[in-house]
Amino acid sequence: MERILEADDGDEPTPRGGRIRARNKAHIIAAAEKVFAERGYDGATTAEIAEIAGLAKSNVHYYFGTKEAIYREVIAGIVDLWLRAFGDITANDDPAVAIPAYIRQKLLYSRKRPLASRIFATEIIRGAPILRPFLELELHDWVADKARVLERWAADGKMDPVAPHHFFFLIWAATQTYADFGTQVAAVLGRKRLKEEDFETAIETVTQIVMKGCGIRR
Amino acid sequence: MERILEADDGDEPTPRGGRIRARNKAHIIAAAEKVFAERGYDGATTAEIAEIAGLAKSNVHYYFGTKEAIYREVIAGIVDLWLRAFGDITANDDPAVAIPAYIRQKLLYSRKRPLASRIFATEIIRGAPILRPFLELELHDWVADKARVLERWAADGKMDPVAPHHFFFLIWAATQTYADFGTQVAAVLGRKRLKEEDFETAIETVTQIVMKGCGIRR
DNA sequence: GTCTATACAACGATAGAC
DNA sequence: GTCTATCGTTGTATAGAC
Repeated sequence: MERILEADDGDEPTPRGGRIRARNKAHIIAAAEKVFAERGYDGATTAEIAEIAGLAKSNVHYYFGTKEAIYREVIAGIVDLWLRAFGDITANDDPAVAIPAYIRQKLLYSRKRPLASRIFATEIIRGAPILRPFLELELHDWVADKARVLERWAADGKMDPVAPHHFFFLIWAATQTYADFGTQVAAVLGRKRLKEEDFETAIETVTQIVMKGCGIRR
Repeated sequence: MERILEADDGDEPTPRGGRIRARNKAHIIAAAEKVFAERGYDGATTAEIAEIAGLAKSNVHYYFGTKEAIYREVIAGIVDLWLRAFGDITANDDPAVAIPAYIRQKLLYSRKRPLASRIFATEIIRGAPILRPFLELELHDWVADKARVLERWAADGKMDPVAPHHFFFLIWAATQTYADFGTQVAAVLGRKRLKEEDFETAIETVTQIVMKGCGIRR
């Protein structure tokens, strides 16, 4: 994973410690997450990142070299989130427990880390130039594995037979929309910003429709 | 609608006919749809739009003035698509017919006009600076109206009581993901590009889960 | 090791040529 | 009416100062 996502560090000997360095890099990454989420990769500028981070523009280039290097580091952090949200769904689990837990976890990430979700979204929309290897390898294999779990559950009568890949596409879409399209959701609900209770209603609604829709008895 | 979306034309007297004009503007809009979809608003350049349109960069500015004017025209066309995909869902309709038709129509747009869907997505992700009035007025009211339809259906025992707004968020997300996240879907399915049959499976799966999940008997 | 002055390419936009 | 030469600004990145 890291091999795929991180830019080639070449032969950098020491990981370069230093308190100032660590703090500045952290500020830059945090600022970059904001800017990349709002402007996309091409639209983001190192000047805006630097301003939010409270540094001079050239200073940002000192720590990261290129804009792409910043982006890759942000993306790497986001993939970590994804992998963690995957949880561990196995054939031994009860779908009546595992699926609601998965939906809840994904939706809570939409609440806690909407910027990360939006950067992931724009990366996919622009054709996933950075994330393509992740999608074709790790994610492809993960879904292939979980597809077997769903087929097992269906064979055991624990759920209806459902096209397993599309089952996950639906859950991902229905949960991430509360981060990526949060603006639209809020506008339609007549709110300025989404509240805690909106996410609770979302969890309930998505869980209810998916569970009953797939014939999983709770 | 048009009042909201179109830039203020001021007091332009004649709509300026001309075959060359019409053809060039059409080329520019088509090219812009591609570039905005891939790069986002900020990342798109008039140079790239011009190159794809087969015109000089300055020529693009001659016809549209500003980059934002091009964007607004592209967005206006996309909103038309949305409004058309809405169809007319009324309390008199049978949900067993109206809902599957709506899902199918939304998914077919993802197949036919993926670029439009992606531009809509990035516009929302960046905070909907252009589309905000549309979201807060037309779309808000449309959903409020359809919410009453769903409550009517539930009261008549034609479907389960479901949080109506979130019902639409789920359908929008689950159908648009095949355009916006087409790259991810294809990668996970192990395909280079999505085929006709992938969309058919998607329609079946989404329809099946939503219908049964909401207790609508077909 | 940290930060800034500066280079130079590409940006959106327009004044003026055809 | 249509198109192009050119402008001022801002983009990423680096060479060199602290």
